Amino acid sequence: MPELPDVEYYRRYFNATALRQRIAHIHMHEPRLLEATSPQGLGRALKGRHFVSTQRHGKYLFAETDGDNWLVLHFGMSGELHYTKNGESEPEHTQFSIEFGNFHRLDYIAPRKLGHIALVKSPQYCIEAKTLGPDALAIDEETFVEQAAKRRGGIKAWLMDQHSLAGIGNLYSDEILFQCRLHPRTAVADLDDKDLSRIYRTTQRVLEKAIECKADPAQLPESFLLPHRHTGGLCPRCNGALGYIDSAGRTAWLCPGCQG
DNA sequence: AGGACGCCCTGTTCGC
DNA sequence: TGCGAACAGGGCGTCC
Repeated sequence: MPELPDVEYYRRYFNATALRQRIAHIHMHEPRLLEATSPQGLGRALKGRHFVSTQRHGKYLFAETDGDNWLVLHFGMSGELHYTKNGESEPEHTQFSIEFGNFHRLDYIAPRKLGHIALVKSPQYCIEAKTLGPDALAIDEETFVEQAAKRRGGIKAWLMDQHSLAGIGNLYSDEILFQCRLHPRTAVADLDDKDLSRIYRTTQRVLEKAIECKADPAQLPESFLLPHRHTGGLCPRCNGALGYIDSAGRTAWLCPGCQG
């Protein structure tokens, strides 16, 4: 699931549940998810501390503690957060759990175990270490156009490249390209400034709407691609059958009629 | 550089 | 119906 809108939703969920509580214990069931630290190291950094703020960059969520470091959460292909009240059983596939002084817990759930958990001195440190590009929602139009000028390949690969633009994955790149009526393999170099301006504005609108809909494709407007992005789905614009191709190593859904 | 691939994981869906 | 193969919304390393 987790692309930028999902992670932004998790960030707000984190704020609403975990902020300002005393961290009593941590439970790490899958130490392989840790980057550059151990369960003991994580425990030393978090135990007795409080989360005081959060940030998001692309698909990464950062939670600041009052101990001069930040917890980094990345959700891979299947991660999510769940606030589990005292007495409720732990959700299936919980890999990491933060228990607070009131015995409620924030559970990190990841059936496919493809996410990562780390500690860093600052979000900026992590962004630089992973050479992430500008956040897809925070970027201004001028920088967006500058990023495009550096690219020679296809547009879907560009939108999904976290080093160029952070936050957009397979689903939302499909949505943006559908709304722009562009084929996923359109060469970025063939786009003019007017095209790029339109893509920029569509990207902002799509991401904002997705966040508003809690990143649930089923809640998106009927005019969007995502609610119809499945076998047998019809284009909400021309009513033709949607199809898919392989592009940038993923399954790219599109309307063959509307997107050339 | 960018695209194609394999791999990391495991639950679900597909096809014979 | 049953079972193995293919696939799923991410990201990294390698090769061409």
